Amino acid sequence: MAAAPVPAPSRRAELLRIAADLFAERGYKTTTVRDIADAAGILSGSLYHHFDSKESMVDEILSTFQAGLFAEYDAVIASEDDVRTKLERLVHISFAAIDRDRPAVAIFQNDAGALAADDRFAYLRENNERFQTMWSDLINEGIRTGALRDDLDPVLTYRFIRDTVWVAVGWYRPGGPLGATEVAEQYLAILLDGLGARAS
Amino acid sequence: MAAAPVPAPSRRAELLRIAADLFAERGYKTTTVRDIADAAGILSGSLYHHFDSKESMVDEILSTFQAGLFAEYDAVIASEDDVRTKLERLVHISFAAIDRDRPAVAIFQNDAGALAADDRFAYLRENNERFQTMWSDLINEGIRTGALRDDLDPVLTYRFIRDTVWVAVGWYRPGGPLGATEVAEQYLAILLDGLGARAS
DNA sequence: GTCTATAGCCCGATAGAC
DNA sequence: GTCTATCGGGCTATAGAC
Repeated sequence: MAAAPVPAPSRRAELLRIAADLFAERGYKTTTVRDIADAAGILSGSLYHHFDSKESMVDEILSTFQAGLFAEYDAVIASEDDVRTKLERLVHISFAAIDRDRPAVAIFQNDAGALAADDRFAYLRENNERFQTMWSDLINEGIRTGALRDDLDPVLTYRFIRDTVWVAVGWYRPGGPLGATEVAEQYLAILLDGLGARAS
Repeated sequence: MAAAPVPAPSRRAELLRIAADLFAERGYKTTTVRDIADAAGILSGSLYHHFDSKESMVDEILSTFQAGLFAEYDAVIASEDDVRTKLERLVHISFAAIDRDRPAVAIFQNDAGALAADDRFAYLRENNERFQTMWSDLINEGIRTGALRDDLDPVLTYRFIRDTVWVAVGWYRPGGPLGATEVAEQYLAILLDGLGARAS
C-alpha cells in the first residue's frame, strides 16, 4: 500500500486553523500573535518557527480559500447549463463554502478590504474584479434571454446577490437546524420568486 | 426673534463627526485617537478636553443613532397600515438611515458585535432583541394573513431581510447614481417579487 | 481649547538556549 | 519545536503649562 493519502494534520496546519478561527471571530488586526499562541498552548515567539509573520498566516488562509472557490466557479461557468441553473449552482457552491470554510469566508468578508490596499494582497483586488465580471455576465445574459426580469439595475442586482449570499457567514453555523443545502434552497426561493404570496 | 434654532456645529460635534467617519472606514478598534486628532488638526491629548475616552465617543455615536432609528420604527409599527405597507416603510426608513447616517450604520454593522460584550454597551444587545422581535412579529403576521408566502422558515426570512437591507452600507454612497429611495424600491422589488421573470 | 511631555501597557518580531 | 528574554515602537490616557 502507498502512504496514507490523508496524513494527520501537521502542527503547522493546526496552527493555521487556530489562527483562522481567531481572525474570523475577532478580526485580523485585533487578533494578536499572543492570542494565537495562547490558543495553541505555546508562546508567541514559537509561532515564528512555523510562519514568517502574522501577515503571511492570513495570506495563506485567504489565497488557499480563493483558489479552491474559483476552481469550482469556473467549472459551472464553463458548463452547458442554462442561466438559471448556473445561478443556482453558484449559490449552492457559495453556501457550501461557508459550511466548509467558514473562518476563511468571514475573514474575507471582514478584513479583505483593508488587506487589499497592500501590494502583497493584490490578488484580492484581481479576484474581486473577476468575481464581479463572472456574475455580471451571467446576470446580463439572464436578462437578455428572458430568464431574469429586465426592469432592475443590473449592477444593483449583482450587489444584491453577492451580499445576500456571503453575509450569511455572520449567522450560519455548521451544526444548526438548517444545513447549507437547505439554506441555499430557501435563499434561492426568495431571490428568484420573492417573499410575497403568489396571486392565485 | 428667538435664538437661532440650528446653531453652528460645536467643535465637539465636529470632532464626533470626524471620529465617526474614521471608525466607519477603518473600524473602531483599529482607529487610533491619534488618527482622529490628526484628521481634526490637533494633538491626541487635546481630544480628552472634549471626551472622556475613545469608548465614550463610539458610545455617543451609536446610542444617538439607535434612539433616532427606533423612534421612526415605532411610529410605523404603531400605525394602522397593513403588513406589506409596514414592511415597505421599514425598508425605506432603513435606507434613508444609511443615506443620512452612513458612518453610524457602518460602525454598528462592523463593530457592534465586539462592543456589545461590554456592560457599557448592553443597550446594543437589548435593541438587537427588540429589532428582531419587531420584524419577526411583522413577518409572522404577514404569513398568517396571506401577505407573505408560508413555505419559508420565518427566522431565515427575518435574517434575509435584515442582512440585505443593512449590508448595503458597504457600497451605498450618498452622491451615487441611485438615491436611497430608488435603491429601497429596487430592493423591495427583488425582496417581494423576486429576480425571476414573471410567467406571462 | 490646544500643546508639551510622558506614564504604563501591549504590539509584532528577533536572538539564542535547550 | 518550544522557551527565555527582550527590542523598538504604537497604544490610550493623564498632568500641567500656555
